[in-house]
Amino acid sequence: MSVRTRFAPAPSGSLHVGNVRTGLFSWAFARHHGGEFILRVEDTDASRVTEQAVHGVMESLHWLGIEWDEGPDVGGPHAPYRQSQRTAVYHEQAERLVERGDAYRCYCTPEELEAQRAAALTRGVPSGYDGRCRRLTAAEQSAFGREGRPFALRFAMPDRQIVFDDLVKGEVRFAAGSLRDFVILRSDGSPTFLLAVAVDDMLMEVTHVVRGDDLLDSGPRNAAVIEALGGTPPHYAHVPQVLGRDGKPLSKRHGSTSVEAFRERGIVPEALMNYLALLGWSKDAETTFLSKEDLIESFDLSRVSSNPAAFDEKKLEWMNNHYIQRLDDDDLAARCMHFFSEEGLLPEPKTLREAMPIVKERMTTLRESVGLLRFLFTDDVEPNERAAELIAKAGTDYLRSVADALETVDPWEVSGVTEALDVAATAAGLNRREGWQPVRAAVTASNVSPPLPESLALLGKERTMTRLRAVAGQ
RNA sequence: GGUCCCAUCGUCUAGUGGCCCAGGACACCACCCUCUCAAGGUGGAGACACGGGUUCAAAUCCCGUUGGGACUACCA
Repeated sequence: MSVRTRFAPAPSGSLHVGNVRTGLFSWAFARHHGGEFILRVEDTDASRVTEQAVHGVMESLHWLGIEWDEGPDVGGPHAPYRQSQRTAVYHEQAERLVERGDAYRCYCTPEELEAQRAAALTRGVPSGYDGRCRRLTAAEQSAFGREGRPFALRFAMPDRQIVFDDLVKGEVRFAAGSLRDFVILRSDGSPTFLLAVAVDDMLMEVTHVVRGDDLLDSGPRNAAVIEALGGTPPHYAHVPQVLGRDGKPLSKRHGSTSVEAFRERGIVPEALMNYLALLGWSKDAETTFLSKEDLIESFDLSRVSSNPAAFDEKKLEWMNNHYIQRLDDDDLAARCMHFFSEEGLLPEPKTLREAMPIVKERMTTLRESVGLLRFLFTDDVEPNERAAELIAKAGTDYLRSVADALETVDPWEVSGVTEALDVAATAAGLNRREGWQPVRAAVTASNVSPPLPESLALLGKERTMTRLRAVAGQ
């Protein structure tokens, strides 16, 4: 039987990197085994889900390079793939559970439940539903029924020790009674996550469930429901959570951690995928760089770490720079274009592409290309503070001499520009650092820029001369 | 409180009883290269949470402690 895995995000907000990391593992595992990967939208709590959020999740996945074989947009043999559209299926299966005696009506009101919880807590006994409605006599049942008292449907957990075998955690044992009877159908008739997930995984023939270990306790519950329904539970792999810098599980309060936010910062998808793959998994002791194909080829659930991993932005940025350096100039320029237009700049594509070689090792994100190359695409250049100091210190006489030297350069190429720059500096008794920095400041308006001769060559003779003469007071 | 999970450099990790007075990567420090900033090169500092066992031998196995985390909902 071929491997079938799924990724089932609850699109209540944006897809954050902790979630996609789990999705990535699930996807990589399926691809490694030549199996299918399913995208399923977990929206039993429909109130929190918007169309836009669902769309956003798919966008993020596409951008990262994770593609699915079955899902809400592409359909598939087990459609629909949105839980909110599958309520009839859940009711049908819930009914079967009742018939088999594996689910029962619970007439406890929220107030009663709350009181039971409070009482259990003060007495120091285990909290959680005590299963009292499971023991209701037929007479009591019909009495409640006649009252018209609302009821929820609870699943009756088998009353025995449960041994749960997890692909990442190993064997996990739960003593009899420690896993309480849980609600599968609310009193308003809506299904809960615990029912929906089990039913879907069974019906969609999922063979391996890869998800966060915050759901480890749901594993045996999901499996019990599937078994009660006569199905064979999938294998489960509960992977550890991704933590923030502070060691707490990653969440909104850690700032912009959504896939979309990284994209907007100029992180390239290759880098994010590579970084995420190594968060909680490793190929071996040495491997740091993995392409999508490498990942598929070598991914293995057995090498997923069992302890939680903290997200390290610095390492992501370092890796991003690594990938940027290796992108070809056309590709890189095309990717940077978006960030320029966002700042109201409209670079000439050819010039932008020609500038890539001198900035690629200098940017850790695509967005940084804008700051590095702004001087090329606008003549509205006001020297920053450090640049102004450099210009003032050098004096107009020196800058004028540089302008004069550059005036004779023909053709306007890197070698000729370098030579002229050196001639002017030497004549003034300055070394390169002393002689070039003021020129950099005058032309790029900054004390930091890509290599100077290359920058001037790209800018062109006319614009270079104009800026120098302006600053030199001519 | 109860149940469950987790514990190697600051961070991600290698390590499945001897190859480890613990290897790699990011970050950090120093030096080299150098027109600024980067990139690159070389070198350095830096960890087996603690306490008991088991064993000829333990980062690796067992128990306990401590510390994190999840669950304990008619949330997912």
